[in-house]
Amino acid sequence: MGRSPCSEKVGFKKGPWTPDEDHKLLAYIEQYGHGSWLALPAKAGLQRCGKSCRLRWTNYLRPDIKRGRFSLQEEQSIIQLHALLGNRWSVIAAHLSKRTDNEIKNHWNTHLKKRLTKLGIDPVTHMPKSHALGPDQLKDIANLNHMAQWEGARLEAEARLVRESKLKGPNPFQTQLGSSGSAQLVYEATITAPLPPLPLQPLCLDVLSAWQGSWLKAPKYNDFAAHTFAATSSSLDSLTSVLDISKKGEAMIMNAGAELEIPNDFQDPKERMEIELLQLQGLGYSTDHDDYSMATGNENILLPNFMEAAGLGDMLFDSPNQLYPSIAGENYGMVAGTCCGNLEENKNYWNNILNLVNCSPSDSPVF
DNA sequence: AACAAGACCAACCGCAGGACA
DNA sequence: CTGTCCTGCGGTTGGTCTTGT
Repeated sequence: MGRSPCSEKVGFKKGPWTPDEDHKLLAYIEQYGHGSWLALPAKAGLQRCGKSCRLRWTNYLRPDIKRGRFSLQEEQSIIQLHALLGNRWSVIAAHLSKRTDNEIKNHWNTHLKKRLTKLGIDPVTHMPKSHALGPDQLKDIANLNHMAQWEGARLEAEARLVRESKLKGPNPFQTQLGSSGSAQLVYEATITAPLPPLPLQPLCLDVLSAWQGSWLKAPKYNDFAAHTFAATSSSLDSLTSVLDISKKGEAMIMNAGAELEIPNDFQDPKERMEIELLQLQGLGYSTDHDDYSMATGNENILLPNFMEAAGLGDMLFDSPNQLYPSIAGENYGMVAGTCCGNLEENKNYWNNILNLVNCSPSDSPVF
């Protein structure tokens, strides 16, 4: 593994970029593309190392970058995604349209982290610091952590696919749908069959909105959760344990999606399953428990998307009516009123975090 | 007005890992 | 299979700006 010679060679300029340097870099990339970053500085007439040029381009000069203040929705998304993914800034950035990982990382470190800390919430675990948790709560948190692991892996896979699809060049979906998010890009990258019209998605929040997609009907929830958690309880810390479980889902999906077309280069079971899920969604299948049951006739199906199945998505949102008016209706209210107690507490916990954060804008003297 | 402290954020550093000869 | 090149990523630094005294 070679280290970039950038830091080892002398003669390269460091420090802030001047407008002239920006102009040179921009002009060169617009005309020739960046090609090899290491070769670029000499060709563009810059006294910078390639690494510095790449960073300047990706974090500042790229035309598809959104700058300026973070909106409330963006901040919510960052908090929620960070709870799932931790410091995986590139993955988080992939789900926040037009924001760079560096910008998100800075915003987290300078604003959001402090806000959570001042609210008595551990910004690493996203759990209340001083709150004494009972055994039941700890158990629920363990379950939620496990679900979060699963969802985190899924989000990361989606981000990877988005990156790959972007590398293939300008994306017609992107221009057609504006910033409507990574799910469409993933469809574009992975689906070979003609697609039905895609449902309208809230801007930038496709994955999060997916969590909102559906709740299990309350009576089925407990059976499903028991099945799920029994299967996962042997190794809560291992992602591979989750993936083992996912094979059941994979088999189920194969039953449901005879019309799927999976590229042959996705040999990895996990990756194949991710593609299959996305294709199912693209073909109009819902990935919620009931729809899978209908497709397969099996009531004991394990869903890969535990977060969605257990309703954790809704736990992360404080105001579904505001963000997702199309899905915030009967189901949301029904489940909110019928959830088992501890799950309801967890839901309240997440809601409280977001409420507190939302009620305390960045320029508030409180923060 | 001058200085200090804190906040902010662009840029850097170094490691990890994919691609390729 | 191995070594090198190159890019991507997360953590950190340090210069600049803002706020308080």
